[in-house]
Amino acid sequence: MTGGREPLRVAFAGTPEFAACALGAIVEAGFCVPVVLTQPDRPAGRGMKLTASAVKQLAQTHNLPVLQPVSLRDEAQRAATLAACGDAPDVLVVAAYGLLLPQAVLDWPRLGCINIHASLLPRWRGAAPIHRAIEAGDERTGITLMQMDAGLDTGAMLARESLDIGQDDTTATLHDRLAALGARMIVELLTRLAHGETVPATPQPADGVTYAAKISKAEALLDWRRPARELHRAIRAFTPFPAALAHFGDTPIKLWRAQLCAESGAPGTILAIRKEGVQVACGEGSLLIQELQKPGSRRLPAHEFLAGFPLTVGQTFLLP
RNA sequence: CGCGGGGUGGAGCAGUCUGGCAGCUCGUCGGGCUCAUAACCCGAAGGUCGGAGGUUCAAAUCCUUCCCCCGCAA
Repeated sequence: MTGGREPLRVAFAGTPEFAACALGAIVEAGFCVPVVLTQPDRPAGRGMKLTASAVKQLAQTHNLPVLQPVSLRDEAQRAATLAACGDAPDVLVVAAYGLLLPQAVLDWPRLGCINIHASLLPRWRGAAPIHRAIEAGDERTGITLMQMDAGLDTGAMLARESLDIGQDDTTATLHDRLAALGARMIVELLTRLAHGETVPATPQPADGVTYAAKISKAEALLDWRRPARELHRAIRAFTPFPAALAHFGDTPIKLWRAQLCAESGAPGTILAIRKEGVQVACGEGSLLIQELQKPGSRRLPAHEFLAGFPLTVGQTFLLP
């Protein structure tokens, strides 16, 4: 960006908040963003109104051109999309875009495509790396920047930084920290590229590969026969989506926050009611449920929840 | 017009269908008791029942309309 050199042209592809965070940092850092790709508007929210993605909304506030192809595998759409972009950018940054990029797109920018992935690759390739890291009880996770290739999150690594996963981290809190980390890292990498630096790419290790499958709603239903520590991780992994679920009689109840306790009993049984929460027996140990939500209502601290939904010691949550 | 729940003292809720003294759990304040795991007992304060209009002897409740909130769904 000095000496008459053109500023680095950084195209961007991404959809949710995680990606918008990175785009925001890239724009903030002063890079030229000739085009932003994001998923088409989808019905969302109350009333199922068509809603623009977080990335699109941010792009619009910065008056960046936005393209929303339904697919890039489709020859005609791909051609049309690339044509609409004009000159090829120097690099395409991809973050949680949600569309597979065919080789023609990977080869399109001079410096190829760089992906921001929320795990320490090759662990947790795929769709839900943050959820899966918490659910599995990982003590660390992080961000990997990689040079994209045709595989699913198999590209050579350009940068990698890790974060500790705290005992109280949820997918929500970890997501925010990872998004911030990814934003910082991509700006650092782009800055080096802008200075003409060649950044070495390290192939991913062959060992330690795992895949982070999408979270299904069925997984959210807790089985009280499992050890408390596993359920505790599940509750944190499923916050804020889709939220851990338990049934009390006919009533589905979402569990938002819990603490591990030592006492045990018949799985699903309420062992104690305390000011801080409802203690429920699990396979091993028990959980003190601190925040709950019944249908049609909001999530409430245990003592407020109990004022309108009395529970007593000895009652049980259903086993699936 | 995607489906659904809701607005009642500071918090969470019941009451609305079938109109008839505004109630429950909690919190707060005062007093008592006591070392029992949501401590307990007694007492008190605190509400134009989201707004407007209508029906009625009488409306939280029925009718009309407006405002606001939330869940599902992604």
